[in-house]
Amino acid sequence: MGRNRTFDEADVTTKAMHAFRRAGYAALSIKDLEKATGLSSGSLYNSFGDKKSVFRKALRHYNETVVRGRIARHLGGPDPRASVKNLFLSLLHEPDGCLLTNTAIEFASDTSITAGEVENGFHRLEAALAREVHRASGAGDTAPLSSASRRAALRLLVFYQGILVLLRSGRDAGALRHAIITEIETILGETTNG
Amino acid sequence: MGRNRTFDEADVTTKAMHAFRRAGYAALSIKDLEKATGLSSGSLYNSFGDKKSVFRKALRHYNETVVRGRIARHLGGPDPRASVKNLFLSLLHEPDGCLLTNTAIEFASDTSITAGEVENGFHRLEAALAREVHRASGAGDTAPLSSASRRAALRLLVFYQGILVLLRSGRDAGALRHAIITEIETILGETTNG
DNA sequence: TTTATTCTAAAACGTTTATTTTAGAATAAA
DNA sequence: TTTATTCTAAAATAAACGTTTTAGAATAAA
Repeated sequence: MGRNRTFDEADVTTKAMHAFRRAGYAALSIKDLEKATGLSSGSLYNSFGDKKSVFRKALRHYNETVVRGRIARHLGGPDPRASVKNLFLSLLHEPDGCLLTNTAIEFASDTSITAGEVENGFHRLEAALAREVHRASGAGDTAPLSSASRRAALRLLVFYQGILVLLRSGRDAGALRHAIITEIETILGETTNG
Repeated sequence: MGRNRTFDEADVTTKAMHAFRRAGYAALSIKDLEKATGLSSGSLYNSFGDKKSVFRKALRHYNETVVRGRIARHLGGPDPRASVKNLFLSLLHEPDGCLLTNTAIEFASDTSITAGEVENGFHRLEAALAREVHRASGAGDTAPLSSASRRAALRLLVFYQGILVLLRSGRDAGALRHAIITEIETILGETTNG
């Protein structure tokens, strides 16, 4: 039939994703994308469509791999408080920040590009956090999520996004580390004792 | 000597500031700036320099007027807890978010444009919050800021930035309102009782 | 071998960008 | 009135942008 694809689409998407995460959408040119992915613009346009489509695919990929993987790696351990703490502390070693955070700021509520994928990722994080808060409260696995757990999870998500903003602004990780530990012990302690 | 300036520079800077806050730096063209300020590009370049200079001036202006004004309007009241609460709740009525937050994300640690003005604004907010935490703890005006107050202020700043991210992503203000109240009562209550 | 597909590299396209320049009207002081 | 400054509107410029096209090499199946 003809020549086969020589590149792995998931690999190219991953590379584009990291490039967008570092630079943002507007500041990353097609030339930059060529360098980041190793593909020529011809191949990029042929297999992905236009720049917006590459970004959309990268954003969805971010949710399915990075967000999902981060939740799977850190949450669900025996000690829910330690799980949440590990999740937050792992942010300190991500110098490029979070694609969801950066996209939320860059595109505000313009859904023509993000297609609800930012809210998607935020909700995924929030739901995972709510489960941990629920576990930390000593409730059984079958018990429905209390509204208190949901409210605590929202506070955690807000704090999570704030950490990413301050990190991006160059704030020292050491001070943030302390803030994270205190905040999580506060929020998860409340639910446990109250 | 010649014709006088017919526009007010502070007024033009304010208009540019709001435009940048809405769209960001890259997404706001000179044509957009002409429309937003009412000035022709000729006058803009003649009196401000290039686009970066307009942005730098707008960013500094944001710190000197919006951040400063917000602190002055809400903080320093008789009840420090109510003051901080009012400051945070006022964010819910700012649909364009915060220029500091947006700039921190768009330019990361690239100081060639921001010139430390983002950190400046963050520190201004943080210091003002620390003073309120200090007051809420019942300490006298002459007592030095405790490190506990400073740590609480950082947690508040993180939460503040997170609120702005979620608002920008289209999150419902009602749920955030509840999160704000709970968070502030938690952080400022701790200091009071502990 | 032929045919079809995928790649790269480069050229070409039209648009948009930031910026400078020009020409001319308005206005202020000498 | 002359001179100098500030404005607007428009033209001009050069670079960068996203996107398409071209030409040719590589490769796979018919």
